[in-house]
Amino acid sequence: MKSNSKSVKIDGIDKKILRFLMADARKPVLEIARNIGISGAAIHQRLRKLEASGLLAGSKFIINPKVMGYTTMAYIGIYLDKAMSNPKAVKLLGEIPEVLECHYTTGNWSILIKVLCKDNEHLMHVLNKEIQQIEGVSRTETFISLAQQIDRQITI
Amino acid sequence: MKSNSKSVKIDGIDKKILRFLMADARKPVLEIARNIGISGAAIHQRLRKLEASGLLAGSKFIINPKVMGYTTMAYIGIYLDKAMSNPKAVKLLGEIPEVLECHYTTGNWSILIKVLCKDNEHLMHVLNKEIQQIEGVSRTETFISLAQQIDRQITI
DNA sequence: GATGAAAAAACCAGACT
DNA sequence: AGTCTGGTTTTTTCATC
Repeated sequence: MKSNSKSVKIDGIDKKILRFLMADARKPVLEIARNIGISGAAIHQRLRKLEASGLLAGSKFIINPKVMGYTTMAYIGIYLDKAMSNPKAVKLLGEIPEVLECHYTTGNWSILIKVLCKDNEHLMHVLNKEIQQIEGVSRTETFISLAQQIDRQITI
Repeated sequence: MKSNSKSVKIDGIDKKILRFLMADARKPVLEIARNIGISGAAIHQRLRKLEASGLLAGSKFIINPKVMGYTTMAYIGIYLDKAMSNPKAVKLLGEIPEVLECHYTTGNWSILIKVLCKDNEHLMHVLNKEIQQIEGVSRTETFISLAQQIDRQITI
């Protein structure tokens, strides 16, 4: 799976196929074929080509965290001491399962992370007993997401 | 598809099934069956149950934005005038395809969004010609993600 | 891209424990 | 309840045009 092939050519049919599969990864190829009006084999070949180009980065089942009791999402900006290297901090953050995203950002913070917790108490625990305990983390700023109102991939 | 059924019971087999499908939504049920050691029909039934419980929020093909030329990701904190309502702002932000996430957050900003652009010039355009043009947006703070080092769902 | 055939998987109904 | 065993339908996959 290559990942940096520049200028992958995508025509209108490819876009239609991808739009179907981005919405539902398990949609049968033949069903898409009937919708678009070409054969299933053609779609199959296009998918092989798109996969080889590195455009397709896999597929995922999406689970609803709320049903599992995870209702508190937050972004946390982290200030690191000069002595603390970014890769080491990322490694340690990666060991905290509540950390879903980690970005090395410009601006005030060294790192911006997204965490998902069951409730505010859980979030407090993750902040005080997990993140703040990491050596090199000097300060944090927390922004709780009261509602996630948009969540999507890029439009193709 | 219910979405708020509290206390959905998940046993070890359910977890194994979900872990397979969260990593690859198109993995054949029979293949999972062989891995776990139960019949395909049993897995099929469990998936129906999990779907009915609202835990399964669908599946998605993941495309690699880099291959499409989108290499600049950023978080933007937005300050809204008192006169601007959150829902209206969200509606207008939703019309900007580069906006992938939108959170209503506690803290300094009214809204925190994630945007994905082709390059810095594109990001500048989205900031100045799209977001800043929205009536009620008084100020923004931008944090460019130099590298996304973790990206995952909650662990089950 | 399309077609047709073989292999695999999904799906369903009834029996089992 | 939850799971299994067949049997049918559908989909995937491959070779060929």
